[in-house]
Amino acid sequence: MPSERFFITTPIYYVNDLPHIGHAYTTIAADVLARHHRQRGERVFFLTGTDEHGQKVQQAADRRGVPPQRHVDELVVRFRDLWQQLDISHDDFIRTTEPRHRQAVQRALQALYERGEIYKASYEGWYCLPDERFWTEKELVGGNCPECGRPVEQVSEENYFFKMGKYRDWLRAHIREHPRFILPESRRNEILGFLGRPLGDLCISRPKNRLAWGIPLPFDPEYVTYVWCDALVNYLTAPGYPDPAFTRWWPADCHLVGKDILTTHAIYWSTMLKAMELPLPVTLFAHGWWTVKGEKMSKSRGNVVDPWAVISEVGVDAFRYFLLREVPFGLDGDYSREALLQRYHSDLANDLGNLLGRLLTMVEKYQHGILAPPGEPDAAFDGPLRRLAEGLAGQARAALDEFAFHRALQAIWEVVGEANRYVERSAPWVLAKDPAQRGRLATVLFTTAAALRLVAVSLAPFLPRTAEAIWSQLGIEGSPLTATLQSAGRWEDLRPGTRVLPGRQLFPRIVEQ
RNA sequence: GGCGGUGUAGCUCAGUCGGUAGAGCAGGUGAAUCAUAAUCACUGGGUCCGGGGUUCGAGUCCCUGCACCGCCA
Repeated sequence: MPSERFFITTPIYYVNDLPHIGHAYTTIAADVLARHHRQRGERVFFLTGTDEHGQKVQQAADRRGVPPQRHVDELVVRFRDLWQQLDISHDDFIRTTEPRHRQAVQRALQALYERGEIYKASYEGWYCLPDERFWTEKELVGGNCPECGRPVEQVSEENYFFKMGKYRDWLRAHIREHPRFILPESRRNEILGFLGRPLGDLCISRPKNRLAWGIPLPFDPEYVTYVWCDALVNYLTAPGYPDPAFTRWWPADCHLVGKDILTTHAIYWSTMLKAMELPLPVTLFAHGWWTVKGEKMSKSRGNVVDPWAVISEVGVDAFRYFLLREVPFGLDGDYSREALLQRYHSDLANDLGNLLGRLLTMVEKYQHGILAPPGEPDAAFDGPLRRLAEGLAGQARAALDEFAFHRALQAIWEVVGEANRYVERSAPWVLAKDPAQRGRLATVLFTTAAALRLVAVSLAPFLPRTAEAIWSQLGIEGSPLTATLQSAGRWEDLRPGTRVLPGRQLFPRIVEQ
């Protein structure tokens, strides 16, 4: 029985960060899956948002001399704007400073407290202020923070702890019994390896006098909630927790995360849910990172890719295409303008754009712009393209069920390639010279258009604007963005007699000045 | 240091149960002219990282060395 609903999330992004290619990557991937599942006719809930508490936000606000809330209110706009620019179709955008979230976090913590899952203890360790975390003596590198290299200070304080450690064996068993719980498999093995050693409890509080910008613990107002406990709960808040109706969506079908925060999700989040007696998400997928010309992206290198700049040069769809086509999801990828332009020209402009262009021109020239009814198809000649196009949706679906975005796109381009070969073999420009071949010409052009229509359907979750342009230029009514596979996924759904409307050419070549 | 992974054509990578290697892109030649000089056809003799072993036969299994990567310490 296929699931009738699909709940997918991105992480909530730290609002203090400038949105970059990494944020865009996760969010675009989630968007494609959300759109794809809508196409299947499922009820979809696609959630993204921002993480707005913590020391860095407080410090940044202090430096600017503005209240933290005002600070984050201003910063969140950048994310909202980028998602709009990237045609992200999220159903909800959650901010951890919203009242609904504060309420959810407090209810969750209260529930854990009442169950005896939280205790208070004295904690002593070396604290790194910028990273907001404790280190043990052994972990320090030259007396400094092993993560950022900055000096640490010794701190001793009372804090609240979640009894995470006792869930270790249960969690290992859960991961072993659910092969799709953590993907890709290599990451699953890493987590199992991590769980091979003892698991400690989790400090879930920070004294208010040290960090005020957070959600107060419901059972002790002198403390605020540790940022991770705060952030992870967003996945419950958005569907409505603590209102029991949140189970309309929970458990999530998929949490997409970067590989850097997999452990947090796989271990902190899973054990928290278990302690609350809530079901676990179906899949945690950890994707890879983007380097830039082989180097890690960083502010100091000055090589951070600005998504807005990329969009303004090549357009939204080309950016979305590149990110998901260039690298298998889960592996690291390398970004460069050269690689982007290569994909842009060879795949988008030459293969796809040109295919639509040549078809439209031929319909204009040979059929006065009105797609004529096809003649009797020649099974041997016209059949292969049709069969390939009709199998496309299934191929794409199978690939996306495995988060193999690149394979789904490959399958789409196999149809595009076959269509180009088909046109070449059919040579409509020759048929057009012979009045006796009108029927045959009509069949060829119709067959090509029908294949292209189905290409647009499967392409819609990836490149919404392009899919829509293909449909409208072919003169097809409706939109591939709102159509379902059931309503528009058949070959016969293309009606002859449509007036083609050549518009702006898809993916014009980018010529260097 | 421990555990795991990777190393295949110029580049990026596929190679299922072992039978003497494939795709895309780039490059070369040609055809065609509907098209965004786009498309299509033809063109790939690469120690499948090195060394040993098992086998009638290994990129594909085992051991070992090297290089790179990930997680942990």
